[in-house]
Amino acid sequence: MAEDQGGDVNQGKKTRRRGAALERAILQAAAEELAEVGYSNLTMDAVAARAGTSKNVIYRRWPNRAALSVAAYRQMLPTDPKDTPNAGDLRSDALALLNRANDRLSSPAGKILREILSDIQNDPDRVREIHGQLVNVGVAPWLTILARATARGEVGPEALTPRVASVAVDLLRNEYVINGVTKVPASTIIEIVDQIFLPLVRAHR
Amino acid sequence: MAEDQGGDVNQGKKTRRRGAALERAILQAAAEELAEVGYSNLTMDAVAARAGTSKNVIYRRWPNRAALSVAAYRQMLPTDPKDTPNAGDLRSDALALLNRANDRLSSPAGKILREILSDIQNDPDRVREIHGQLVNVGVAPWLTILARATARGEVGPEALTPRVASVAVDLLRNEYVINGVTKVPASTIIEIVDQIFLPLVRAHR
DNA sequence: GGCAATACGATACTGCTCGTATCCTACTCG
DNA sequence: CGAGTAGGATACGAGCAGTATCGTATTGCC
Repeated sequence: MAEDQGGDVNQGKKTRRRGAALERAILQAAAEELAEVGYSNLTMDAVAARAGTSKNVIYRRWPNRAALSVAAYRQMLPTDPKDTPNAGDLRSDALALLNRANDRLSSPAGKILREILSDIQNDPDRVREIHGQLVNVGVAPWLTILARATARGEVGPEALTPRVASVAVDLLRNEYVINGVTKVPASTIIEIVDQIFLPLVRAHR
Repeated sequence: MAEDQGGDVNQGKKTRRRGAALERAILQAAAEELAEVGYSNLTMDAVAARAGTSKNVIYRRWPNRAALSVAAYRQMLPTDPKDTPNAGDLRSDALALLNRANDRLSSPAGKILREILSDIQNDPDRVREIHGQLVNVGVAPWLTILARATARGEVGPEALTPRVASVAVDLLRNEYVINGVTKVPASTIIEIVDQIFLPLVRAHR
């Protein structure tokens, strides 16, 4: 068994890594640093040291700290699909989805994402990179539960737009932007669903 | 030949400022720096130089760059009340308010605000300081136009909650968080009003 | 199998900026 | 009018991004 996983530190360093293997080792190291100290405290020196390489090699692959962090963050995502809730009524499904989003956003990974997002506002390339990858994915399950609700006659088909579908998550995200780091309380989740989401989709009928 | 050794052309400070006057001068200098180079490029050295003082004096009043910037930002706000639009129908008023918010958010001041907000997420004191001052103020006019619409019978009184009132601005703010710096296009404004805000408030009836 | 090109890794260095320390001096207040 | 306080100039330590150099392991080509 060769230690082709860049995982643990190769104390002996028999061989000098290159190409893809090295790249994986760097991303792994960067992801670990992100998890341990967060984006704002992540330093290129630390990543290089942890990966057992030098900053030079990193800068040959990513133009700056932000780009490396974005790439590393994408590595550390769960990627398990997590089936869409289907309780039989729209309110339960919406609450489940929104609570799930809240868990994601308040998790360490969520904190990291928000740190990165805020630091790259003036780097359109990076923003687009994260946008398509991370933000949009959340809309699909909402469209699914709305489609089921439509089939049940709970709401009209006019509610099946991305804007309507994403409204709850958008408002939740806004809570984090406005209030800072703390986790959004359950009461706010319920408020968003009962005062905004449900009245809105039922209006489209 | 420079006669500026020691004493220059005698616009030299006759008197050494102190207390409130000095504080105002520093905030003024900081506000100018914010306007010229933005928050992320604002340096304490530059502020001190522009104010004709030294960093020492600044740090005696504010604990760090973020706190100074927040204080300076509050100085540079317009504070002109800007009367609430009253066109006679809710849609026009909502569009007017939302366009106004869009102008504010896309202005240099808006960019600065977003830069600051993103940099102080781990500084709860600072977040609260900005929150109460800047974020909440936007809700009042929305409650006003909703109240007028209620009086006209356009919507029911259940729509008169802060959450409903702020939903359009919240969604707009979210656009900036997600999409980065560019100004949100008019089509998005209309979408928010016609797909979200109006159906929502009419549902409360 | 040998050799040149290339990528790695170590180290050092520049440049920038925050925040602090020192020391002198102008001004205020008793 | 003298002591204490606050302002101002300057220097400094520390941390970190990003760049430059240089020797060397590795690889791919012949």
